[in-house]
Amino acid sequence: MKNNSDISSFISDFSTNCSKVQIKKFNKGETITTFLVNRNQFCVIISGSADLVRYDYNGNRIVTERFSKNSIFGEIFYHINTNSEFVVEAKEKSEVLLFSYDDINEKCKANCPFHEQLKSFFPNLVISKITELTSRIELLSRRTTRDKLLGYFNLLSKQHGKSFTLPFSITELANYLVVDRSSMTRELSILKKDEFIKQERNKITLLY
Amino acid sequence: MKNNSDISSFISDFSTNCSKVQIKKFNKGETITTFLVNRNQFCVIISGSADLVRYDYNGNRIVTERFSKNSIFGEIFYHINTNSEFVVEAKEKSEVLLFSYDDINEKCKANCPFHEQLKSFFPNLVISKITELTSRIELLSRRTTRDKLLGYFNLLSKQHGKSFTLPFSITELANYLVVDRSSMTRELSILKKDEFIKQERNKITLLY
DNA sequence: TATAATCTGTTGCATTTGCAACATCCTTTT
DNA sequence: AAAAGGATGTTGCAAATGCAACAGATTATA
Repeated sequence: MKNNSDISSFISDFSTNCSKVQIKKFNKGETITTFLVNRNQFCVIISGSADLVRYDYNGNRIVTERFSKNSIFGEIFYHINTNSEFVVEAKEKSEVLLFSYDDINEKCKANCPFHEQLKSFFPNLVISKITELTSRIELLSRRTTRDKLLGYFNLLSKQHGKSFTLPFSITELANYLVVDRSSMTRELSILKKDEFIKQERNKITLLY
Repeated sequence: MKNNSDISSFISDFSTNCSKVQIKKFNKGETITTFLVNRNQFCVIISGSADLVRYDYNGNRIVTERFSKNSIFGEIFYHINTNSEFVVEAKEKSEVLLFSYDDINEKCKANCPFHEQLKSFFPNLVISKITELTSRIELLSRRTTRDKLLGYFNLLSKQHGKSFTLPFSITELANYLVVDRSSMTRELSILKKDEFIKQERNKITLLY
């Protein structure tokens, strides 16, 4: 039985002579792509990780989203907006599958093995993307910084137990939860004082 | 050439003797489904519309999301959380396709016409869902109520021009943007006073 | 190793938002 | 047509958050 949730398992299988697809390697810090025009671009991380970065009017770098193995991203998922600029940057040495999405069922030629394989992986990739986005909306829908933090910690503790390391730095976490960094740190201090959590940098232990 | 973005166009085509699928009709106000346990439920609206509703601790009814023709929803997209209760309610007479999702490629029997058809619609349905969720996150990421409102109005004006009717009531819009209703009305009043918009109930005209 | 740059935590203060209460308007029901 | 229930708009006030500035810790770079 084939595992259809890890795309890296089949990358070596198919010949890369599909005309619509590229597999590229990136070093840390390199730009994987930008969201500027509509090329129906669709990307999947095969190995490594990347950040979706925006630069605000002051030139501050803001990490909006983080992608890791099997994450999908691309212009195709965005309503491109001229007054916002998105850049996807490799966070480490990474391998990325890039292709132009028209219809997953539309093949470049009669028997392209890439398209066959992608068709089998596509459903799981998109469904976990939707689940992820839904969770994020659920978090952003909370009124207070405290509720956002505890909600996010709960999600992580389901995966990793009471003690875990955040996938973000404190600064990045504030961006992810869309709250002011210093206010968030203030709230973390209160949670520590009230013995709800232990925290040091991005290491968290839940005490409840 | 087949249009793969409107699922209602093929509903009459296939025989409904697929063991995994149901097509149900609902009257206004009826409960289509709840998100309580994990049955991998996946739903598509064929006609009509529905609200994703939550009831807070005071029993207040809060519309969190709105689904219309070709919208997908279901437990499968949620990390079910015991302290939150979701109900999907028909907003009008509606037809809904419900099935248990295992793998879109897994057929109930050798040549089930439903699975063949669904496979062809699935990609467009999920991609527009992702785009929608991404836009919502983009809105919720804005710091001020004013920016959320203007951001949302911009999205709508791309589709409908400078004058449009919101798909929500004012109360529902506040829930959608996750702001306090009275604060939002206050902000709308300021936008009107400053002649950025005209507004009466859920009819908006942008003046810029 | 020294220096620079970035990240983290703290605090005071201004602004925004949420909450509550109320009046008015609109819609639905009887 | 009257009454009831719900939605909308307004406002005062309290609470939460953003902003700014700074000090100390950590990491990256020369």
